[in-house]
Amino acid sequence: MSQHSGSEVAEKTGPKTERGRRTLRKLLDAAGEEFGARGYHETAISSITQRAGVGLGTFYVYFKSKEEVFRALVADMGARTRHALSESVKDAPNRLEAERLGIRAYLEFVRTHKSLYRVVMEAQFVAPESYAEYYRVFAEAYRQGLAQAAKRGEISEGNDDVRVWALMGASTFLGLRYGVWDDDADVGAVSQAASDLMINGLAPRPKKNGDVSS
Amino acid sequence: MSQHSGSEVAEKTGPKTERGRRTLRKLLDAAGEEFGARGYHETAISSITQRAGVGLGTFYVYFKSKEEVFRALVADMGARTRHALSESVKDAPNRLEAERLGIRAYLEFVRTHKSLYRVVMEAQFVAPESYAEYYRVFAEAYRQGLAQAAKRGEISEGNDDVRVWALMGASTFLGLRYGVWDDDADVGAVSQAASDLMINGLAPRPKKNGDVSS
DNA sequence: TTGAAACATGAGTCAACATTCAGGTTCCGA
DNA sequence: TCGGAACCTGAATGTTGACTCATGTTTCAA
Repeated sequence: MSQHSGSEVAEKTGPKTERGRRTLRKLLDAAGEEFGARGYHETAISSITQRAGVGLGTFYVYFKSKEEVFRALVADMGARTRHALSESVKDAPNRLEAERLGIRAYLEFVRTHKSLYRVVMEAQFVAPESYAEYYRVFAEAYRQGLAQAAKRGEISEGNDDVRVWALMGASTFLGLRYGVWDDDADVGAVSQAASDLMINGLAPRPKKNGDVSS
Repeated sequence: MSQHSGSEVAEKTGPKTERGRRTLRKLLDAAGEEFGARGYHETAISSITQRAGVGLGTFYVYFKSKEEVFRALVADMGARTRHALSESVKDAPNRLEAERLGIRAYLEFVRTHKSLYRVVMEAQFVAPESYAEYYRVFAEAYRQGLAQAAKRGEISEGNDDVRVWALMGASTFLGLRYGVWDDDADVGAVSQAASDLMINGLAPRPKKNGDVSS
């Protein structure tokens, strides 16, 4: 856990000393790995503290409950994902290219953060508000990106809300299929094929001279 | 639960008498609703038997464990979804139209089966093999559909595996967003917008006379 | 009519944690 | 060098709930 959002941690303010910050980070990291590997309900607090190398009681110095760490983890994952994506897209020449880059970066990100990715998905059942928030924030930014691109004529007009959710769903499933389940597949090829679908759709390509039947 | 797949039920064969079949069905229905409303871990066997109107011990006459009902439910949901979709698509004139109809039918199906839909999603964590199987079967049929359509020239060529997962992801998320979370939205409009994206992509539409920049 | 297979029951068992707490230890400014 | 703030600890507590089992009740073929 490189960045902790503070707001989700213990009572009010975070740890006061360096030692405290180190312990918090150890707990957060350990929790991420345990939850990611075994799932929320299969994970015991004691296994988290053991992995972190601290006493059981220490956990409750930093978190009010098991659910609280979980929520903190989801929030952290959201921040990290958004950061990785905006970095990868920041110098795309246009929106279509941005989609391509975004997909690819997303798949790579999932592969290198499998544990936290799983945490986010499980949040749907463990902490539904965290899950909804994760996608709400995401969708909001995405929608604005599409709207602006449409204004610039880089993409067609359309129902951006629907588009955003469809695109997020596509990426999420591809992340699950090619990032989590099968990480041998060629990310480049997958993201190429995926962005091609998102950009051009399934419809047959018209011939060079615009000659389509009818 | 209208069709139970048998294979997931208790030891070997299902109930022998009419009374037994009725009880099994009551348990399955109750389990679906409880799991759907409260989630797997929050649901107690006793709440299932209570809702079904049978004694606690009766549950174990029909299922070896809590997980077993859950798996049976996922399998049942898979069969029902496939059935609903193939029905809705069976007389589509072409593949693109089939996509449109499929999306719409899927959204409607989700709305009328929210509980079981939630069960399927939670299966990812409770019974991962069931979840994988659910989508594996789905993907297989879908992929063949696309491949044949491509051969017929109704859609463009492409990486069908990637396409299938992207399309399933899109539908799933739209189902969550407009089927489970917000069931006031106009299904027609949503499925129209979604299928437009899947068919034509985001790319700007070329002008009538094929005049595109460059 | 009857007996055995099928079905039903719910009190009791038991293991698994989440969380608490009372009592340390370490750090640091004054 | 002292006092208190910050931090650490793990045994004990209490709850929860899946699953068992010994004992009925119902069904139905012979």
